[in-house]
Parts: sequence; C-alpha cells; structure tokens
Amino acid sequence: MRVSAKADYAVRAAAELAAAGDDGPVKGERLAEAQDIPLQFLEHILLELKHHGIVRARRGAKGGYWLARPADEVTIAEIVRAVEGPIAHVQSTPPEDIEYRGHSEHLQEVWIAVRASLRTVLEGVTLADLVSGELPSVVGELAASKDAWVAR
Amino acid sequence: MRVSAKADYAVRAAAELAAAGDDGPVKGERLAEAQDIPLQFLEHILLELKHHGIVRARRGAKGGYWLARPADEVTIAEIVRAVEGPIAHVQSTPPEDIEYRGHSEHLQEVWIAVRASLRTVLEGVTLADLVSGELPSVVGELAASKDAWVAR
DNA sequence: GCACTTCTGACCAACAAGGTCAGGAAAGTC
DNA sequence: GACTTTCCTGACCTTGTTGGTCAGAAGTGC
Repeated sequence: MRVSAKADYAVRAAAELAAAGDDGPVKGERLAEAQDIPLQFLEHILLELKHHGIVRARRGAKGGYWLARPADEVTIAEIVRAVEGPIAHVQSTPPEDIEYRGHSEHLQEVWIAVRASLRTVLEGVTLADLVSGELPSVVGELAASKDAWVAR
Repeated sequence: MRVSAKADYAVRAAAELAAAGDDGPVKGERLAEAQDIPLQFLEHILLELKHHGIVRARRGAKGGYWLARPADEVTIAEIVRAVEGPIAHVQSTPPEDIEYRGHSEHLQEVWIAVRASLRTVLEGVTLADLVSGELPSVVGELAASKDAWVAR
C-alpha cells in the first residue's frame, strides 16, 4: 500500500518533460538535476517509460527525451502502471479473480472499491493538470481537506 | 500500490473473529481452516494484531483468539496498518514531509489525495460492515460500478 | 502432571527496491 | 572517418520484504 521511489521519480521526470513541451528533446542529465534523481537510475526508468510508449528518445548530440503524446493525454495512472505494474493487486492477483469463503466474502468488494478509488485519482490527473496545478475537482477536494494532511 | 498477502489474511481472520462474536475464543487452527491460511504464518499475524491491541488471546485448552473491541469499532484501515505499516507512504516517508521542486510541485497534492481516498474506503468499513455485507454507501457505490470490476 | 494452545525467535528461499558500473550503439559535428 | 554526445542494455550489488517453516518455551485448564 505504498508508492515506490521509482513511481515517484517516473512521474516527476514525466512532469518535467510535460513542462518542456515542444522545445526539443530534454537530456536525461537535465531531468536528473531538475528533480534530484540519481542519473543512472533515472535512465532505467525512462527506458521503461519508452518501452511502454509513454516517452520517446533520440541518442547523440541534440538527443534526449520527450513525451510520445500530448501532456493532457497522459495520466499518472499510466506512468505508475508502467513502472510498478497493476494497481491494487491483492497477493499479486487482481481482486476480481480471488475467491473468498466464509465470513470474508464481501472483502472482495472492499478491495475492488480500493482499486476504484485509486483509479479515480490516478486516472483523473493528467501530466498537464499536474504541471499547471489545476487538478480535477474530485482530486482537489480530497487534497484540500485539512484532515488529509495529518499522519495517522 | 498493492495489498500484501499478510494484510489480506489479517482482515480475513479478523472477519472470522467478528462473526464468532462472544461465543468464546476461537482457535488459530479453526481460523486457518475457515480461511485457508497457513497456520504458522497466521499465528505470526495474529500475534501482531494482538500487539496492536486489535485482538486478544488465551493459551491452553479452551484458549484461542477474540476481538479486543466490538466489531463495529474496528476498521479495516487499523488492521492493514497493524501488519503493513502506514498507508500510502511515498519512498517510505509520509507524503506531507516530501519537498517537491521544479514542475512536480503539485505532485504532493496528488499523493495526499491518493492517501485520502484510500482512507475513505479503509477507515469507512468496519469488521461489522464487512461481515454483514452492508458496506457504507460511498464504498458500495465504488464497488457497484461495472467498470470497477474490469482489469486495466 | 498432562494435554492443549498461544507465544517467540531463528531460519530460509525468492524476489523487489534502489541503486551502481561498464560498455555498446546510434546520432550529430568537424 | 573520427570524435563527441547521449541513449540503451545487461550485469551486478546491498539491503530489506514477502511469505513462509521449524523448534521449542510458556501459560491454561483439567
């Protein structure tokens, strides 16, 4: 139930690419500096994003990375899935495939609801939203509550 | 962003205890059988739940486990936290403590929203809800959508 | 004293997390 | 064609987590 460093890094790098827009490719080194991410680790992450068709790249002088699609068509969910795999799997299998018996029968619905609520947030926010700071109202309201900021 | 076997097992065992109510202590062996959980592994989990004050136990003949509090006062969130630690930490630190720079500034709000949405579901459902199948309306609605049941 | 059941720590194999290192392969420049 | 730049790839490494098992100690009821 935690967010890995890899996923956090991936989204941050992607945000930086979204902000760069069409100003030519951005070097890995610049992304690493801008977001304070270990360069070699970041390169592996960017490669994964490339394999998933989220990012494109060119080598050599004047080379670098850029988004494969417009920033308002790339959601955070996509990026997280690319580096972490499916969201909210239980025991490494999707919740709809698990069979519960006895008195835990309705637990399946709970895990489904967990996944649905995660999707609402992660699929609702695009890189364009993230960079502009104009989050969808559902997400903005969740983050606006004072209560959401206290540890528990 | 996944639910561990341990957390799943813990909730299932707790549900079984909730269903047993005041009918005396339930043996670990019976819980293990009812929910098809490896006994020795389950005993470690139950011990953790005991340390967190969620469950109580007695040894010897006529011994077993029972809930420390009424089933409608124990939330799924508590159980998950007991065995998995804090919910939705990023890079093992709470999202409110991370400092984001550059164009990823608003990512913090996104992770806060992720945590808030998880809390809504997990803190909203008690063991009594789970056993009766009468989930809170927010959770029920999330799980009711056809879309929530398809993989992505 | 004995059967029963929880409690506890040690151990274990496999895998993930979070990286580092070394070199290969394109792309552009001179 | 040589050289530089930058991405691409695989190998490796340390530490911790996951999902368990094993053996025995210790409390409880009869």
